[in-house]
Amino acid sequence: MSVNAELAAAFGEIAKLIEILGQDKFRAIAHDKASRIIEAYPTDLKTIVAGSGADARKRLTEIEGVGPKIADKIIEYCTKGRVQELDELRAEVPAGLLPLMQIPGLGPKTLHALWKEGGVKDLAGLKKAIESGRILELPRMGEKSVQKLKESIALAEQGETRLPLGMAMPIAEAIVAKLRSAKGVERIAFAGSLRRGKETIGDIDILVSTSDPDAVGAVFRGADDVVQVISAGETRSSVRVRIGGDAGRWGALQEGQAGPSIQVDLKIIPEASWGAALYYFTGSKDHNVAVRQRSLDRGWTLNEYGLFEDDGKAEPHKRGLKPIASRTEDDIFKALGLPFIPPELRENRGELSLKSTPRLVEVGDVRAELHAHTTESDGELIIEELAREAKHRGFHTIAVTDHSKSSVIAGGLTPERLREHIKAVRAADAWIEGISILPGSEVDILSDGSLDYDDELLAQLDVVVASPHAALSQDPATATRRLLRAIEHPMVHIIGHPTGRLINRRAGLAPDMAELFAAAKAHNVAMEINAHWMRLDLRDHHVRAAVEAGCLIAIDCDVHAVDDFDCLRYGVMTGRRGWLPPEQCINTWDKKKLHAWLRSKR
DNA sequence: GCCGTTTTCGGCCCGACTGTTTTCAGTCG
Repeated sequence: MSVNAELAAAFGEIAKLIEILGQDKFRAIAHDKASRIIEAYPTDLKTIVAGSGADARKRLTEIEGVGPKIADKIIEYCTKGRVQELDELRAEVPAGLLPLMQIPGLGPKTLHALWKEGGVKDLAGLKKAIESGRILELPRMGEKSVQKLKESIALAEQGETRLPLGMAMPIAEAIVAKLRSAKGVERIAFAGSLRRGKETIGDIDILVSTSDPDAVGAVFRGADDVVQVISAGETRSSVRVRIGGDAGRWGALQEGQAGPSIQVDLKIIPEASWGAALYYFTGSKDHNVAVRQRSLDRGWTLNEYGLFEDDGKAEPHKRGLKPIASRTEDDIFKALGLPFIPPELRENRGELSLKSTPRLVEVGDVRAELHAHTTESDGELIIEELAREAKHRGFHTIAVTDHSKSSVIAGGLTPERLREHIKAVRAADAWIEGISILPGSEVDILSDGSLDYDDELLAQLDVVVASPHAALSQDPATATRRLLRAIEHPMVHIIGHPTGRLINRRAGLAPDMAELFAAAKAHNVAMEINAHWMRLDLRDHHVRAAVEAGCLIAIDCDVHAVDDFDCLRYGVMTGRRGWLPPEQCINTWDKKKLHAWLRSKR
């Protein structure tokens, strides 16, 4: 884990412990906010602390959400490897209490009461209190609450994690398609983190405007794959929907992973408030808080029904007030003096300072796939099928990059087999028209940073994607040296899935990204966003740092089967979340420019 | 604990739903 991730975890835990203890909730919010900002902060905080000496505190407080106290704790962690305050809080709160925060419906207030008044210290204690009925003696705890709590515990015990984007998206699209045909439905869309393209999704938000709320609610709650109705109100319903366990070539989901169901929320929206609701429910939370503050500064208040004059009283929409803007997101942005901000940017990471809508990479910009496998290693398609599919998708170039010899399990090619394969690819390129088929390889970056083929063989390949596949638990310093060596290799075009992480499965390497991006720029190497939804590697905040460092980005689907081409949109969303403009993404270049760039390495 | 073109103190987004209550606290997003 990187220092930033460790610090983010520490501040997140401090926030939770403060909440459980019932101390100042704004202090908890401040730590929670700092946690989220540090998690996504592009520069290694340890570098800042080590590099700025006595100025460290000043440098750190320049980070939004980091004040003097948090800065001191960052310095303490970077120099001493611990945060004393966290140790003290841990000593106060029983260790088994913290995980109970994950149980839906169990918040800090209830947990505090369970602990202090009910003597509950962990999950076993909680179950005992429920069985004995003692729990009913606590304030605001009745039969129904206990029943819900029992169901929530059962869910939590299945090991709930956030669902990968590529699993949530098809579920959301299926629900949208189903509800679209319900009686009275006028508009329907999904919002939330799914619309923002986050790599994992906590729950799916569906928005509907309709002349018949009861009908759409009934269809929604009555669907075959609904396993639980959590709530059913006039304007909101929540259910849990069963999910499939197919995780592509990484096999079925393991027991206790990703859980068997995901929460889906349906919101019924008045047609006149469509834009305000879509904006509100798209989030993120941090973006919404910031934009609301901006509204208040201008004497307005923003809620899911629209932008209103702020008369100091709550719920303006219920008092017949006419909104300043509400019909479209555009109307609201205009009223607030903002350009349209693409959903992927709405994370309160500088997007509110934009003067115009940035041109970010789009799926339609991508004209080349530079990372694809055939049956020669672990792919399902032969060269011709791969080429025809790429052509069908409107690409001008497809690179055939089968695995190298060390990836034994993936059927990696020996030098002899690779030489034959190159001939086969060149032959296919000669007779298949309308697309360039380039011989390449996804070459293993071995644990010491050397490549899996010698230079003489690499020189015969038009495209070299160098990727780490093994030794993915190296320490950050070793991983940095390893990847730097590959970047510096004169034959390498692209660093494939640079960290090797698998979402919800494997953390992967934690190299110093800033160092890698600087080297990639200097050596004219593109860093890959591997678009497969189990990878999305580089991840969004890496891309942001890479874009700012001025280094080239490749978005590749790492194609093993026809359907993998469909992952492109997830890679593009990740690129957009990293503020990636099309010209910095080599897959958007026209054939002449791309091929000239590839040849410049030969 | 953070933050500041009306503030260095006094704020900190806003509403729906539920279950427990006789008016609202807790949780969630």
